[in-house]
Amino acid sequence: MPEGHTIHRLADDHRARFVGGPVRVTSPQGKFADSAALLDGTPLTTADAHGKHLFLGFEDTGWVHIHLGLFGKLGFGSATPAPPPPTDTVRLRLVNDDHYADLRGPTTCALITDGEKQAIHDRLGPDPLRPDAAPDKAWQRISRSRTTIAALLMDQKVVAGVGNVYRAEVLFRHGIDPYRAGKDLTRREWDAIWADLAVLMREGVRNNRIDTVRPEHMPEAMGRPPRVDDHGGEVYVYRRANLPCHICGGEIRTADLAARNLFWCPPCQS
DNA sequence: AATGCATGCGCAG
DNA sequence: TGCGCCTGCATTA
Repeated sequence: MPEGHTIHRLADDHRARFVGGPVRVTSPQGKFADSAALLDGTPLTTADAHGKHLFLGFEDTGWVHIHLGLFGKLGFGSATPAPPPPTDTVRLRLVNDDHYADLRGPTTCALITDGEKQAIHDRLGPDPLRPDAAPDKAWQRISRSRTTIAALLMDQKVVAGVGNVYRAEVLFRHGIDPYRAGKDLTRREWDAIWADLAVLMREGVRNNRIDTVRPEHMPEAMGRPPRVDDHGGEVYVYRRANLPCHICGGEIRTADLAARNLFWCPPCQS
């Protein structure tokens, strides 16, 4: 499930498996069939990620722009001796001599031009995982906005790649009330949040999961039983509604914010 | 079998 | 602010 770290990891994974040689391209589900036929047999030259957008570069043909949305998934497997027959929900399948990749349920899977790709970069904010990122651009918007920092962090025009988990976790780690207005953040607080996102998300790419709990706060270190839940990482507040805070023991709260579930610890975050 | 829910986002009103 | 879209999984009946 996709926040920016997942997408950057997928770019890496595509590069490692497919770049440099011709790729068989099909759309078993049919919705991408025309473009798949056009791309079939073309070499993949590169893969790029910005926020939650993935771009697969096909030599002299264009880019496949993928956005997973909430439900989309990309899975890899071995193509030796042969890839398994695709199920009928596979929007896009890539195959070479060694690997296959199946895309299911994306919000977007479209063949686009260089210009269209650039337009997407232009409307996205800085991405903590991209070396060319300019955190100042985010600060310009945040420091002038009456919108809550919780909403601003989820706005891809402000910061690209942060989703509901990193949003909740980074605000907890910095002791910031999610309802505080962007303009009431200090420069120092923003700089610390940005630096922390870069570290946390890079770790997320490496491990392919989101972990945000410092070693000294891990359940084992605090004399508590290890976490039992299903989203794959060790976290302070995300999906921990009504459970005790790892640090103060108070109850983690949840609320609706812009149609998403917000989680925070009121005593720790002000 | 049916329902609900999810790490997202664009659109109408 | 609410709705629709894309899928798979866990939970409920």
